[in-house]
Amino acid sequence: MKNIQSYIENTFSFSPLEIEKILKCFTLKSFQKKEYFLREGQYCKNVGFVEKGNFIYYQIINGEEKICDFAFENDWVSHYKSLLGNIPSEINIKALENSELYLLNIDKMEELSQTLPKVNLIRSTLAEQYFTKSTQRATNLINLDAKNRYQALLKEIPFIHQRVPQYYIASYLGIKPQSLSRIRSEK
Amino acid sequence: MKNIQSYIENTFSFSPLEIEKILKCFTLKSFQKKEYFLREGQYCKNVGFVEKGNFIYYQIINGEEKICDFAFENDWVSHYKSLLGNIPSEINIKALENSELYLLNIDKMEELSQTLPKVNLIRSTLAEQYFTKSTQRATNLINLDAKNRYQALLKEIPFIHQRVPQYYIASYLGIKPQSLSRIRSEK
DNA sequence: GTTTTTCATTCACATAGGTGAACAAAGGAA
DNA sequence: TTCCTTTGTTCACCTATGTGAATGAAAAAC
Repeated sequence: MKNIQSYIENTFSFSPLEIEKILKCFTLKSFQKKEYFLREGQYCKNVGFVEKGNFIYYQIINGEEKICDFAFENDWVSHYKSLLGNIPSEINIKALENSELYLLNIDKMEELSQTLPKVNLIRSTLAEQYFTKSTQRATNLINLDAKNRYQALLKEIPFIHQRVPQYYIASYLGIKPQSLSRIRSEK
Repeated sequence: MKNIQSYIENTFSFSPLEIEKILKCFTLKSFQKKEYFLREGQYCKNVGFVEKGNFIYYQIINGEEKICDFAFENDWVSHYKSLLGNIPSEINIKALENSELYLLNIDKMEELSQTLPKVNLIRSTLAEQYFTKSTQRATNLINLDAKNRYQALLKEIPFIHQRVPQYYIASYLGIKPQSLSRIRSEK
């Protein structure tokens, strides 16, 4: 069974018929390694469900790629602010591996929630997930030192070293690659 | 005219009739200085519009009050995660001054958006505002040093020193009161 | 395969911010 | 007013993380 189907079945309580109806609105799209889901300046018109692979979110600040999020299988991919506000994206979202997304167009989502109001659940879950992630990140940055942020990340995403280069991990943690190296050698 | 009325008129394009209908769903509540809008462990059932006064959001971490947000006139007050997810709040929201909120119950909001779908605009604006604030905070914590975070905050809320004790400002910036003092004397 | 580029490690040194103490200033309560 | 509590400042010293360079390892390109 597809990840997206079991995700929707397990996360919400939709009937088989509803699930079919929902799934019909998604389209499957493959992304090559390094291909973009969204680039700075573009309008984000879709939410994507990661069926396979992974993506990073980043901004270019002072010429450096600053990683602000990761998405793996069963995560949603989208730029909330651009999607909701209908404004150009400030961030880039790029596949790190060959990946597959189930895409749902924002207009189609609106349409779908007209005929199936329960779909708003998906929408608010998405919002909540994004919001929770970003506040948690700010909280960690304030309250934990780099070593503890690293350990918290490992706990949350144990396989991250297998799938993301270390300098991206360092960037996400808000430290330099050398510092992450030092932290790892201290353990 | 009430702040809430001009806010809604200026931010969205509702007809006078719609505005009247919307405003009827809000109730005005006064808060004494130090009175709570929401305490850790409670379920957040309202969004509040700050008509007058101000509020801080904080968590207790290692026995310390860690400020994670401020709300002044024309800001919304709510704990998004608790409100949407129907889970106990992890944070406290407290009036710093004698304040007034226009409260809208979440169930009433649902009801209202049935009869007046445009109300969803308010809702998504709220979500977007919260989301934007928290990602911006994380971005600042990663990319700016304490001095620049302080200057960014002053630019965003120029009157903050008149209305919030300095040690709360330091906490929000993720530094100690002594450090903020040092930064201020360097300028 | 070989070469080139990218990524990770280590080191010596620099710097921002934390720590704890002492003190001053401001504000509330009486 | 006076006293007491809260808030802000300054200082000397400490620690975590940044910086830049050198080196090695791994991956990609040829």
